[in-house]
Amino acid sequence: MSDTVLASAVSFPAPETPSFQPLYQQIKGLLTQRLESGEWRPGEAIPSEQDLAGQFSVSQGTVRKAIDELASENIVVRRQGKGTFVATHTETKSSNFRFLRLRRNDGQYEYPASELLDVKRGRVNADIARSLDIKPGDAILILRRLLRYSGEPTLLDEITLPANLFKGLTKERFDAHVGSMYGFFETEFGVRMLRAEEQVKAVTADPITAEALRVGMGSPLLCVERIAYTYGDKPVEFRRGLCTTRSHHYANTLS
Amino acid sequence: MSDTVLASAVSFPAPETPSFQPLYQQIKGLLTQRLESGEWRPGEAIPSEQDLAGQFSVSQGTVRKAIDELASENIVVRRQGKGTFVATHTETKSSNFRFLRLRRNDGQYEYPASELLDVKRGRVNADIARSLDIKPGDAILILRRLLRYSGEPTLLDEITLPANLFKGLTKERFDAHVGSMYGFFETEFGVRMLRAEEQVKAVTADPITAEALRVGMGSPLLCVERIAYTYGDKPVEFRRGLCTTRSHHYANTLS
DNA sequence: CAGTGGTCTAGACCACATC
DNA sequence: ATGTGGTCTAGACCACTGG
Repeated sequence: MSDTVLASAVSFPAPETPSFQPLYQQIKGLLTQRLESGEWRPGEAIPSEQDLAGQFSVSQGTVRKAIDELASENIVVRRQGKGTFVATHTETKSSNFRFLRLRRNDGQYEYPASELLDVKRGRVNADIARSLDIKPGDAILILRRLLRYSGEPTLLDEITLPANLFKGLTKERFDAHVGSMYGFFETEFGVRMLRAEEQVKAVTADPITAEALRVGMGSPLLCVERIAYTYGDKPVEFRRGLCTTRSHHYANTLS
Repeated sequence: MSDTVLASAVSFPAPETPSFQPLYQQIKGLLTQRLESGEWRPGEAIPSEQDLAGQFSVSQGTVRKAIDELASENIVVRRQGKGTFVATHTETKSSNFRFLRLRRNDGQYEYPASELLDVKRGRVNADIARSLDIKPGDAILILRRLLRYSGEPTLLDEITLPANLFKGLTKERFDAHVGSMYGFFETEFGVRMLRAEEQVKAVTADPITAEALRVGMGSPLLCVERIAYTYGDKPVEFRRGLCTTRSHHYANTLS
């Protein structure tokens, strides 16, 4: 097969290379660029391994190893016999619990009902600006949202988004969507959440939160702060949630 | 190379196999058995990929894929140019933080000082028996331990162990060891912790805990319950920790 | 049936560690 | 120089999906 334009971007490992980077890592980088550019939309199939091997003028095994890593990072999903697909938050699979660590105390999974309380526009303060890697005073959106499990208000969170990435987000538009919030961000604004860091603390309920969650004032709550990242480890969401552990807990696996 | 006894345990994929299991999975199973049996001790090297390929009469690539999975599960560690080694909790690497999710609020890692308060013998209650998959009333050991960060008492936990796996564990012997607790379990009792599940809740400090952690009575604390597993997903530790989030937090990555 | 990902092989060569 | 894990290739064949 003849060389393609894209193949020229690949350099074979040269001994004189100061810091060696394997071919499959370079392929992975090129694929990531094309994914990020939106060349293939979430849910769509990317070209077959054979096809990509031809495009990049490498063997199938090398493309395979590149895709393996993308799959292990949940950026892409492999389906035997069908193809490799751009991962999406829209699938109503249990994989939705990847970003929702709340479980019932009996260990069962349970879908909460989500109620968006309000959407406000504002300017970001210094702390959150640092978390989002933007300038203090930049325009932001603040969503407040309540999660109920079996009708019981359980989690109250405040979600801060950089306004420039979510132009046109309104309460009406949010309420019109179905499925997860990250699915909404993905299909409506092209922002894909790939990874997040959370910090969990114990706090006491302030009066307003106590009322919203129907707990006594001063009750202990989990305070979960999250920074979510998209391609290139760019932070695009800051979130602070306050959560009763009356009948649920924060679950985590150490491995 | 001639066939070995072990090679006979490997069956090539047969079409009539009801549920297909790839060769490398079978190899992985055999390696896991040999690891579990103690054929190679923690920290030791296992045979080279070429060697194992010969033993099992398969190609190096197939052994490689088996070892890849063991490495991704932290059961084994690869070191280019040196070999593949049985993973250990004894290494004073930062990888010790794999099972310790407490971070300073500024994000920095910090080694706490650990003080074992006491070791008691007792009988297990129904709840913890279920967690440890043993019978209620079975003999157990209970360790109580305090972690201090920069001198500040921060985490108080109570660790329940099945007595039959930790024969001869005493406070004196524990105090004599250096390094992490899981390293101690591994080298002294041959119990390797491979994986753990944690449940985090918010609670209020009882009087005794409040005094130990130097917080006001009724202060909010994190309650972290852990079940740790060894080979074959066998639970071998139950732990309940109470933790101030005065200057630290529970850190987690969602990916 | 054809097309896709998944497995397996055999062999070459590279990067790294040690002697 | 030797031995280890790491990369890459080319090709064969298997398992799964869908027309």
